[in-house]
Amino acid sequence: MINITLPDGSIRKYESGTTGLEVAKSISEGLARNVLAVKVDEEIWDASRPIENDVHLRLLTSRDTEGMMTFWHSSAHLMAEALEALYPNVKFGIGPAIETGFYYDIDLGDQVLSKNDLEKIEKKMIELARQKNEYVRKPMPKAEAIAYFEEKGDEYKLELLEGLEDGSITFYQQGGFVDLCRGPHIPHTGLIKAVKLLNVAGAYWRGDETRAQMTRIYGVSFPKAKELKEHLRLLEEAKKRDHRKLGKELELFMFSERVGAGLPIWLPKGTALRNRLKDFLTKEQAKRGYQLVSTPHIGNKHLYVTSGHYEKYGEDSFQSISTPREGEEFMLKPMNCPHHCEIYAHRPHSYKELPMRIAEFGTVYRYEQSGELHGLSRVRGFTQDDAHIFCTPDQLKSEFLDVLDLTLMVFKKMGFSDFTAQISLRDPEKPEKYIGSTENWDAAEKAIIEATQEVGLTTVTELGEAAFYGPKLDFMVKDALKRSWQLGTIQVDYNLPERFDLEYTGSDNTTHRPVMIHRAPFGSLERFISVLIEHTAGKFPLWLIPDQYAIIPVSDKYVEYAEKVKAEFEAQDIRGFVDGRNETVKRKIRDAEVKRVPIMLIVGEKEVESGKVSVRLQGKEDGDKGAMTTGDFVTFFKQLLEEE
RNA sequence: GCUGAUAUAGCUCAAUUGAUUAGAGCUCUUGACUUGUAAUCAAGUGGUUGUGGGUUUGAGUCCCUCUAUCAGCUCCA
Repeated sequence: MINITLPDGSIRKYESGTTGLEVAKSISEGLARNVLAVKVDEEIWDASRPIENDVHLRLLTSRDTEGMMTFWHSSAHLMAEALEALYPNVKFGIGPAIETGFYYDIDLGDQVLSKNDLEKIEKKMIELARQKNEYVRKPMPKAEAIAYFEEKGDEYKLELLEGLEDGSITFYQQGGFVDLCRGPHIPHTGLIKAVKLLNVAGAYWRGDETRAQMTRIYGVSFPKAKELKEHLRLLEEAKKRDHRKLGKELELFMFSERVGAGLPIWLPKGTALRNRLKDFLTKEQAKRGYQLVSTPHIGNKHLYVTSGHYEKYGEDSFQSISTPREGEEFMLKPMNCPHHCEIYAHRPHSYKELPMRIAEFGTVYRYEQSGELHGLSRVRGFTQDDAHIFCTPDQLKSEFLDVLDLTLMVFKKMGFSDFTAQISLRDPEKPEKYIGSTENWDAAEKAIIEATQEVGLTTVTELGEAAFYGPKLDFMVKDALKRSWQLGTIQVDYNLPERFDLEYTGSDNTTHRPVMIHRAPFGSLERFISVLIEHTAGKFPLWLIPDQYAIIPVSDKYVEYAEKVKAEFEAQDIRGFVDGRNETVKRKIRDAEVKRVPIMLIVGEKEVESGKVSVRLQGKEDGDKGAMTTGDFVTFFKQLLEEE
């Protein structure tokens, strides 16, 4: 007999070789029907796999992330089975579960799949699912595994096998379909009740640009049709928050084919928003001892030869601008740091002046690949909220802490609580990839790790993700469709001070090399605003929003009063507009609601007589706040601002 | 950059298998209405169907080029 400990702490005795499914059955039939997989100690197993020892056991259902991951992985196998039935010559790459759903990379030769084909595959999947075929696990000797896929002619699976050790290889079979797979899987295909194949895209084999491009089919599935419907509804909702759509609707920014791809054009309302973000950060930085500088949009090519960027990115950048003078070339600046290094270098520095923090909202231009351009999130011209801190190695940690504090403050103010902080360190295997001394790297990595620990920040650490010039800390935030984007970044740099021969005189009266920190809490205004739009669905916080209120006169007789009220508010730094159109009140309210104007002020006969405004808040059930005097409104408004 | 898809009025979308004058709603303009908390009514303006070529008696519709956009991959100083 073995002891199985359940999550509630209870211990039950079973025969050795009992499966998770049998354990579930012993608790309740209903539960057994919903079990997708089991967590045995820290590993996820098939629910049908015999348990031989004393373990902690958790039954995973569709309520558990791990349960759904298993479900989706099994769905990928089901899709593969359907594909093999419909396209006998198909070859398979990999087919994993992803955060929401699954995909399979396949090679169909010259065949191209259309939307209709996807529906056909879905139908086949459901048909196969109804057969309730069990997913059967089979350990497989490597030689046999190779023989199987050689016979089948699937070179992708053969390549995957190369990387696997004999003895660790397992196959899974459901119905007539067999696949190389580590598992685990759900008990049987019948649990997959609802399937939607979402799209088809190209994907390089093993993520390598130089290798074959396969067809990737993305899909999602659920144990209940209702769940699929709900998922698709949420997806639709998310699309409504897409910043590209809202940016157009709210008249924040635009693109023009004639101006050029990836070059955003900011409209008046968007510019107002941008400037408010800039003001906010500028004030915050001033408190922290940053000095603003301003540098040109272009720089001599030699500047980038010196910085090393020309060698690394020259070919893939906007090409240099020539002048009437032979041999003279300028480049659009792809970053601000070389200019800032020149600012540092313009005169000698004493250690007493450090740290020196210089900041600039610097607009930079990078020739991003055409397929990469994406609304405001990935553009070819954008403004970084850039700053460079030049400090002594001893000051690195405290500077890092201050920048970290600033970045977290910004995120908090914007209400971004759901972000990932990633520490990128050296690849210890490849020290030759990095420049700078081992001592410096050790110190910098230690400074980053300690700083994040001191502020209690949860981080993920990636080895080998550091830039060649130093370790960094990046902040990632997800957009409406759960795509991850990097916003803020803090990077330590030993390279540029070296290349620009930056120095300071220490207390020992000898010259030393300063350390440089690049940092941008927003990252870029463009990307930051794109994420802000998607997180708020266009309902920006009051302090940021272009129009804080709309005054809605009941008829054109009250426009004059409305204008007077507006002037009064303007004097109090409350901004908005009068909707003086010859339209009904209902109509003007609807338009303001749709445009997400947070406060509507209705004025008519009653208000004119009493010197009041009737207040309605946007998008709220209890939005009607009744009439208040303009003076009371100012107080009310300032209170709302405070509460943010 | 790669794979696949898409491009019709300012916006969102129609337009049998290639066939008369490319339609609708919203926006905009004009007129009527003088409005009290999510769309008042009527009329009107608005298109070289993304670009350049081709096939055809005839192209929004079929083929090619380029540009832009969308999904994903790759990349991201």
